[in-house]
Amino acid sequence: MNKPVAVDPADVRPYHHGDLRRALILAAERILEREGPQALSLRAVAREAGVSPAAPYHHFKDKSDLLNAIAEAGFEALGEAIKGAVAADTEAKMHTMGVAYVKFARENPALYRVMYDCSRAQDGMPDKTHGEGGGFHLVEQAMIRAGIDPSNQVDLKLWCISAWCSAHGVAEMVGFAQFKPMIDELGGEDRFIEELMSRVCHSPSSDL
Amino acid sequence: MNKPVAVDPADVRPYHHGDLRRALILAAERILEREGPQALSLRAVAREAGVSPAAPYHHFKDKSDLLNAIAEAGFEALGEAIKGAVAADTEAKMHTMGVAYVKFARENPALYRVMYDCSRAQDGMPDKTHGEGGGFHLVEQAMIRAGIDPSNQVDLKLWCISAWCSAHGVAEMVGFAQFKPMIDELGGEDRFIEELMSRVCHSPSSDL
DNA sequence: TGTACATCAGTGAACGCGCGTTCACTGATGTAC
DNA sequence: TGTACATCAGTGAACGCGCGTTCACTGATGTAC
Repeated sequence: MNKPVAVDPADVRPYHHGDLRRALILAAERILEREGPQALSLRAVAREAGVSPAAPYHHFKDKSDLLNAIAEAGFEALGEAIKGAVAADTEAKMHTMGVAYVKFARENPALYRVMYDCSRAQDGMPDKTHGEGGGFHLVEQAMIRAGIDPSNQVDLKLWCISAWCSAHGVAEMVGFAQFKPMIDELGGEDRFIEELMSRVCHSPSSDL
Repeated sequence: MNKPVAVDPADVRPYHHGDLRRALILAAERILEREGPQALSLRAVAREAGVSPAAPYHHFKDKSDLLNAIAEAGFEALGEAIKGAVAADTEAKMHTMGVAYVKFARENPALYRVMYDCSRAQDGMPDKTHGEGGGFHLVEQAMIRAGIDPSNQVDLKLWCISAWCSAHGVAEMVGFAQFKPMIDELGGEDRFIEELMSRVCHSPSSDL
């Protein structure tokens, strides 16, 4: 596409950034991790990326456009996390995927919050989540493997949605401070998540 | 000069309000219903209650104190909704309570959001939720009725928490626009909720 | 009973703040000839 | 190859806005004597 420049990119940030769009999303993720969702203003993101408050407008229509991009990147990462967990589990059970889902949410709580808020504000999760390699697709496969009849599409989808809902609920509530005693008793949050998921993951005929 | 002889108390709001604290909470609920959570500023609440922006400070330490009061009122209403559903169901099944939970959240989406946000920001839900007549207590009873051994307190609690998480997840996701086709196919949101809850509500030994 | 006075619960103006967004601009880059 | 020029992607100052909170104040109320 373009000839490589003779300037060491690590030395000088040129006037033209190169990939400010990506840099802004990464900056946003840093802010989320460091300060939480309520600190995520467009100005803060520009600041974090070392750029003027007007610069983002060359890459995003407005603030909500930026938020959507952040959310989409989050869903992509979530999908990868689930895929990774599935790859390490020969049986590729729902339980494994659920735990991976919840752990991703727990490791990126502020990002997860933004992802969810965007989904609610719009028409749901990004299409990618439902596409061929998306998380929803993986859930469907696991459900079929667990014995749900794939010829009944509505039933299959309902099982997937209910599982996704349960995982979402666990993801959001695990961090409640009121569960601290229970977590201590169980010996850690990971164990707590396992216990919840094993009660939440099921099909009519079998464990998932 | 003029004694307030012919003053209709319904006509004129006296200088002293009477129960501004309660009025502010009600005003907040109106704003939530009408404009959503992001419109819920302290100033807006005062405005809605017909009072100066400084007035709330005589009843609440600061904004988050007001939000907490709103959330607490919400949890109380949620508890009542669940109790009402249980009263109408002789078997008092988990399923019934779950549906009542989700329907409350769907009928008061913005309030539910504030309730959840406050729970996360603090140490979880208000103590009342866990007390004698609280929602959590009702869940425990239903779980025992469904066959969970109450002598294993940890196990019982885990079942209750996982059910609560699932209900929360369904409550938050049912409104996603991407489920619209599914809802239409099923003939309405109520049916959708029923279908999800029946897949989500279970114990190891029985339906709930 | 009337009155002085402390206390309560409002008012309304003002504060500083960070926000999203716009604007005219300018430096850097790619391309046609 | 050099150059003119259009386009791209930044800058930084400015805008109006609503916010949470504070302040000195005042009207209303309750109480002691």
